Amino acid sequence: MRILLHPHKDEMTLEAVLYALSDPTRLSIFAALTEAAAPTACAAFLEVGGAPVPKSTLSQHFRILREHGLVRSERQGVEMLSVPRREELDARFPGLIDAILAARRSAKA
Amino acid sequence: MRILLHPHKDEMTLEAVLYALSDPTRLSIFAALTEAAAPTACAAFLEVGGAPVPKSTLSQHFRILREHGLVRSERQGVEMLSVPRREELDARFPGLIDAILAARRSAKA
DNA sequence: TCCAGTTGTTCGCGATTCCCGAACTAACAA
DNA sequence: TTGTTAGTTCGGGAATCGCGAACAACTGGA
Repeated sequence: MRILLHPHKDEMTLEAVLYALSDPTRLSIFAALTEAAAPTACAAFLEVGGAPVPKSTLSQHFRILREHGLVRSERQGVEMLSVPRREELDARFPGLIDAILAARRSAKA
Repeated sequence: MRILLHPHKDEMTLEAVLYALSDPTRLSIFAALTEAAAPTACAAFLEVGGAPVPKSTLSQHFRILREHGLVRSERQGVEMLSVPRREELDARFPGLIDAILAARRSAKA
């Protein structure tokens, strides 16, 4: 496995963030991560919204979330634990993540 | 030319909005439309950010913005005038558009 | 009515990206 | 070693994207 690429806070772009979250599966994953109390492994999302997600597809989704600055991932033993980069995202794009998550909650309700 | 398709306010989805604005050209166009005082023709964007945009590509971008609920377009003579659907978007996704536009402004500065 | 000019759409195709099964690597345990 | 679990990479068919070329819609003269 290659080293994990995480953009620096200043390298994040708005377009990349919007793109990363424009996929329903990735948006669900990111939302779940922000609500999780602890770093979460990929395997927790082998099923998203009742639909199964193939492992390879899931891996790609996490790579995109990671390389576009939405999550920070770290290998912990046999697992890959991910955490949303809330502070950095909020510092770079104030209010954006909150608005997206709020919009998602109201759309789901 | 076919009739123009505009989703009803309730048919807009968050993912579609994020997708539509995840392209730099479309985001620039949408931002410019929100700052424009009057409905604007496509031809105003044959150049975006200093780079030329082919007509056919531009037409596709407007179609995506339209069919995902971001703008309302209407033929006026030989032109196609477009307006951002701010009120409807704000009603459906409170604060979202503002956050995106604010993030873009701060990112540009 | 016909024609020229302008604006935007549709068609078609090469290039890129996406999805996902299969094979592989990494880490740990017995 | 062997086995198990967690993720990644590879490969190829499917879908999407970008854009030049041809087309359609409308206007204003001549």
